[in-house]
Amino acid sequence: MDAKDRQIIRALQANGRMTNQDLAAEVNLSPSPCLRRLRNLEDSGTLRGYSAEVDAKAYGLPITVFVRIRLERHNEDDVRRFESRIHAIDEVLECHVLTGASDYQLRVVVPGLDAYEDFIRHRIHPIGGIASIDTSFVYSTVKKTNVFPVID
Amino acid sequence: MDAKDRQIIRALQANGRMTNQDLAAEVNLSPSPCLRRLRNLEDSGTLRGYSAEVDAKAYGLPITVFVRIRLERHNEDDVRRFESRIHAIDEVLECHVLTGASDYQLRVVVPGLDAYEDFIRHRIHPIGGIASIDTSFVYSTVKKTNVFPVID
DNA sequence: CCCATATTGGCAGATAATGCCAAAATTTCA
DNA sequence: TGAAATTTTGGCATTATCTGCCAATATGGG
Repeated sequence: MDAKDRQIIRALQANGRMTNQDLAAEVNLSPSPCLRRLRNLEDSGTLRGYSAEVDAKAYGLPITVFVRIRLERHNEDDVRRFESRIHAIDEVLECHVLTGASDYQLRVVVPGLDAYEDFIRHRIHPIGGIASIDTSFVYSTVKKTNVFPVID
Repeated sequence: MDAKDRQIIRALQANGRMTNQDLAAEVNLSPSPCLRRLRNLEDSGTLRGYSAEVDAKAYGLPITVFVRIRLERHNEDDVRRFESRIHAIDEVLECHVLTGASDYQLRVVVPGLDAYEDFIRHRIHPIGGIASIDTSFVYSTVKKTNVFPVID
């Protein structure tokens, strides 16, 4: 992982579908070594994959919610149970374990407020062992980038 | 936006760099109409772009933080000032306006705890007009997907 | 049931990816 | 410092993919 690899990474974070030729031009390499570096980053797991960025509203999911959840008990069984149940819920796009007052933060997308109520009542509460749920709806997004800052 | 378009979107959320031929095969179309639908989704802004998913730790940014910030005043000038300053900070990958106790939630990546202290002291505090800052470090990530749930 | 419109599939020329080999650059060790 | 060993690079030829055009098929309205 040198500066050139990080340059390749940032270029692909900005445009994940750019051709290898364009990528090579952007990082001042010829296509062959550029492609070899790219494959190395993929094979090593540094580059986990590629994804389309989609307008959730246009797709039909206008509501994004950050949900913070604290569990009543933190024994291994309850934690594993909660996490495996979370995994199975399609509306949950992200779930992180956090420091601070809450245990988990989820990012959830739903078609409407009624669907969010359904989600909490029929997907989250039935898991059991939940001490508290704190809901924050996203009004708007001020900034969203996938490109990491330059380091070194 | 029909079921086929949503199928295309989900396929590209799962693998943003798949070839048009593979995409066409996955959604049961031949390459030409598939490409035409794809371009329409891009041109309409539904497909905003494509991005590489990167292991932040392998890149050199092992610390991810969610920061919740409340402003002292909410007049137009202070809000615009805050948001434009946030835009210019490379470590801030996301900034959302939220309902609930806080005004903003940021996702920030840094190389270490010292860099986070620097970020708060030299990037956030100097903006001024900040009532409170609540920091939650990400211990681990239980789930992370880009693929939207199937709807309709 | 038929017509107008939208969508699809196949084909051909242009563009891009990929594996191989020699040349250049970098590192290692005396 | 200098020379060998290793790594990385660039160019080329083959293979695969993209993309624009046209006829054929499917869809929806009267």
